Amino acid sequence: MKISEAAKQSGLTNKAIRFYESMGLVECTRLANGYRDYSDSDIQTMRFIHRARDLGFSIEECRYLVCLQQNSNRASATVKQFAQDHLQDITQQIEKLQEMKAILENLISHCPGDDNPQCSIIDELEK
Amino acid sequence: MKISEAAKQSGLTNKAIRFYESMGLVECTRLANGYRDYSDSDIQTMRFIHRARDLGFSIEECRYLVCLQQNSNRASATVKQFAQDHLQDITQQIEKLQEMKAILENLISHCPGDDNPQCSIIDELEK
DNA sequence: TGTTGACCTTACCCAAGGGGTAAGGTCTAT
DNA sequence: ATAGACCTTACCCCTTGGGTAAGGTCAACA
Repeated sequence: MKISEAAKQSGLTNKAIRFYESMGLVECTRLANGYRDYSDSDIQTMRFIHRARDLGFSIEECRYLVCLQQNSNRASATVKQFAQDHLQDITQQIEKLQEMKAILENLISHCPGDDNPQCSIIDELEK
Repeated sequence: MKISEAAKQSGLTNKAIRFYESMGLVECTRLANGYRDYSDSDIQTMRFIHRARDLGFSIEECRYLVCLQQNSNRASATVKQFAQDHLQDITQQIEKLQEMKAILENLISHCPGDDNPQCSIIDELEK
């Protein structure tokens, strides 16, 4: 099938598919006219990558996951550890954002929010 | 003072200072030999930007905040609203990450984590 | 037969926020 | 005089595609 149909079935955009190809994550054959041609198995890989991306895995991490997926000699412990490392990463991102959030909320709560220029948010950033 | 001293006092890197200058956020005069020369007031602006960046404001948002800071006719309500919009943005990012986290934790909890290839994480991504 | 529209192709510019490095100018101290 | 520490501009790199341009291909319809 051609790229737009592949995009529809995998949930990726045409652009993303071409990009993943350029990154070496996805392959395809070509028709006589040069158009990309995808098999059902190619779609499976694209769906796999799509889901992994939705869970926040980077392109490089997706590359490794596809590798694990296709390796029938893998140990599930390897996959589990990889996922745990990623989970820790996500957790740290959340913590960092929550720190920002707490500070912002504090600043906002002290700002009068009226027509006067005096503003504790600006004051605090100036310190 | 020259750029390295300005970096030390503001907490920014030399590179970041030059970058912010190219973005029009920071200005400076030049010495006879072409070296950048910063005043205490310039440092204040840099510190202001540094703090705003730490709270997750983008370069463009920092530009606006600097603008508000320097506008003595501002209404604190304007600043407050701007901060609240940013807060909402942060909140959404946190929610998105927490969704990812929940799914990941679920996948991880169902993975045996042994020497066998069977892995519910891979299985789930393949669906 | 011609043309219109929907596909497809490659290729380039853009985003944020700098890091790294090169090639070279300047200043100070020894 | 020269070494070392500073400064300058300028270029390429990262990530993950989005947007758009210029052009090739194909099927349908008049």
